[in-house]
Amino acid sequence: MAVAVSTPKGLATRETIIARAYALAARSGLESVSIGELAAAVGMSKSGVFAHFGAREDLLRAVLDWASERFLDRVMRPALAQPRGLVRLHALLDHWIAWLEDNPEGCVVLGACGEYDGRPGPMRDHVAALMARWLEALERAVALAISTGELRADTDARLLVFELISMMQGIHHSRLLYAPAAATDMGRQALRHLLDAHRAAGPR
Amino acid sequence: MAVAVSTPKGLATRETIIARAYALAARSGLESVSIGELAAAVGMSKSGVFAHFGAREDLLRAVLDWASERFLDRVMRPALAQPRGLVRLHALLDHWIAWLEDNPEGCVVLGACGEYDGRPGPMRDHVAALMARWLEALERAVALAISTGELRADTDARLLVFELISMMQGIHHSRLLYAPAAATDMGRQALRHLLDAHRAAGPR
Amino acid sequence: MAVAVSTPKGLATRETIIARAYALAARSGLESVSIGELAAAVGMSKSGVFAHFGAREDLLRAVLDWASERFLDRVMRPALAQPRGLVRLHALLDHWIAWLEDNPEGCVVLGACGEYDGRPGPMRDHVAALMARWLEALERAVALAISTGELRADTDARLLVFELISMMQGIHHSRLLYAPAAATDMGRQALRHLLDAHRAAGPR
Amino acid sequence: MAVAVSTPKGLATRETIIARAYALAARSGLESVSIGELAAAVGMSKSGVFAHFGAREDLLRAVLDWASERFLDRVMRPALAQPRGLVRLHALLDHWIAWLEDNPEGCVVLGACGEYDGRPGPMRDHVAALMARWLEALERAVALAISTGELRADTDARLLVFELISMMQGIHHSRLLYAPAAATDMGRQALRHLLDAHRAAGPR
DNA sequence: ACTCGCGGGACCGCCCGTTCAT
DNA sequence: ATGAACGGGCGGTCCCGCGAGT
Repeated sequence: MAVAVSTPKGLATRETIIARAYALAARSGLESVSIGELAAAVGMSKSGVFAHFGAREDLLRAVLDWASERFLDRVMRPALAQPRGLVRLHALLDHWIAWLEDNPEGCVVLGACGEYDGRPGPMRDHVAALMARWLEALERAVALAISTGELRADTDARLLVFELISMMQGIHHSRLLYAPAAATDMGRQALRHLLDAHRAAGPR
Repeated sequence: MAVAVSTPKGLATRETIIARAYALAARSGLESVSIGELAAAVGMSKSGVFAHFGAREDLLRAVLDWASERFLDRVMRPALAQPRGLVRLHALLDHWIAWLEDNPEGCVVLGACGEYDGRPGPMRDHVAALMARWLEALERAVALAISTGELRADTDARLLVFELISMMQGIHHSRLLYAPAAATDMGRQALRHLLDAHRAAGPR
Repeated sequence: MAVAVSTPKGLATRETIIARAYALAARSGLESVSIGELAAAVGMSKSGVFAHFGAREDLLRAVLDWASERFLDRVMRPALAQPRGLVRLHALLDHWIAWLEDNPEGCVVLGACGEYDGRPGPMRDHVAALMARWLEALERAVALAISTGELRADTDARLLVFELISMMQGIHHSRLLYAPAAATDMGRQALRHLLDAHRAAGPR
Repeated sequence: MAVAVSTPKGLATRETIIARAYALAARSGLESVSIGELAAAVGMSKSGVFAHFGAREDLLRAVLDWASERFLDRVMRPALAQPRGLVRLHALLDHWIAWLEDNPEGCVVLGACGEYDGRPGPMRDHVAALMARWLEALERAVALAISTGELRADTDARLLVFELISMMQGIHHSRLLYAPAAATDMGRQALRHLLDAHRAAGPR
């Protein structure tokens, strides 16, 4: 019944399970993670795994949160350590691409977008909430770059964010399906084009 | 056993099944199409449905082909009827966006990209082949627009195609998850930006 | 999905399954009938058994109906062939006791009363409906015996029915728990006492 | 391992658990009491509950004993405080009916009869032993009423007990399934009929 | 002494894709 | 094109035992 999570040992096991589930989800999508297969992968019984979450969906949400936390650590936080403006915006995008390169089998959250976008329910809401945070952060970074005068004042922040995130998704898909080798390079160029197009004139 | 495909009546039934499966796939993804549910949806027995395809994967591939055929009809062919160059390129992109607007629950092929990109196998190959055709067509259109002088000669066609398709995917995701209302409008602006950036200077 | 029931063969299998389930239910109660165990008992696969009913509850209901049908055949109908009045009433009770004797492991419907009486839901409703039919039949027989003048005119039919059915339940329990050997004999005497107590005075 | 039973605190907890289990059993039967649900109901961990009994069956037996003890307190002992003979016999039956009225969800022991009567094993034996004590007490009361001359000397004590207990079971079932409102009233009348039928003629 | 967290193994009802004879 | 049947897998719940904390 109750989801067991107090002992250090329990937490460690939970972590192990989530990490393994993350790996499975990266390969074939969150929905493909079955408790039986996951249990076999971590060398536990199904019920042992199950007891840590109480429901499959809770497990999936935990994987999502775990992935998001990692993303924040590797992409968001380092970028926020940079000075406001274009530098920080570039850092954010660069780290993001590096994140995609570090996860060659795909980003679990980005993948989950595609899995749940047409399936209303708690999972979809969870994914949407995660993505909303990322988009907000991106939008803030753009706004700051406008306020520093590095991007043109007439820049449509929302549109630019849309263009940037679209490019990230394009990179993600391209790495997995069309052109694994060239995807990130093309992505970097494309992102530079987008930012250059909104670059304020001035001393270079 | 043998996949039934000879009688006109048989073909018509097959068509019905595929169309219904397409509708189901649009809602929740190809993988979510189960033979039992599909059979109930078309008012047949499971084995009746099954007999038309011999294997679930064959059914899914048929749905994919059916979707692709519709896409070619609604997007590719009308565009090819336009004069070479920017006009045709614009037509292609415009029809593509219209296609997304006509399929508010999502494009089955684009959705399948996300479902199979990490799962090597026949399905993934099939999806990749379909997308390759679309990308090729797009690339040809870009190349022609360069050769007519409407796009700059130093345009990197492959990169531009990458940017365009990324934008299409961004629109697709955005319509389903982030900003359903504004997605296509932003998409149209973003695509115009991309083409303008490569527009040859000179008289129009 | 669809519950298969058309072919003679299918019907025969269904009958086999229900009969076997009836035997299991007689031993340990309807609730104890599990699909896996039942499948093993009839030598089929779980899914094969399941397909005939679509849901476990539907199987249980079918068993209940099957039991009821047998009861009607063995108890009700033969009694209705007797002339109205005390003769028919006696026939009903005699056949009922014979029914209990023929089902030494217990009557499934009477057992189900105890299983579901405290559990509101479709199963309880079904059981209650079955029992209501039996009680009605009993009440009609009593009323006829009153109208023939064989039972006293001031007889409280409802109360007498309550006494009779209580006795039947007493026999049922007694056979299974307290005094298997003597139960039906005592039951017969008890029932005679009950009817004698309401016997109209008159020529004997 | 060892079943904890020494400390006052332990005994109190055990009591709490049993009382809660009794309540659950009254609603849906002893078999429906699961350790997990029970643990949640008393706000303990499953293993905490489990440790008090060592096995589920031991818990169930304890509940049965607890129920029996309450029955003895509320029905048997008050009746034994009455003078021997018809008065005591009536008291016994009256208190018994009051007991049923006080437990509107059903008597756990009477319910257990139905649950285990067809399932040989320790549980069935336990239930049978409990019921045997009740029947003995009833039989003794009847015998005394015969020896006082209030019941006819030719009364078949065993048969009368059978009739009385059958009526109690009829009341029990009727309250739960057929006629909750009228059951005890009809029961009281039926019991009076039974005793009257064996009443010795003569001055009162 | 008592309670807990954690984990296992068996089984549950249910649904999947598939085969085969009709 | 059907209905019957199958093997395997799903998420979930059960009772139970071990080892540790208090």
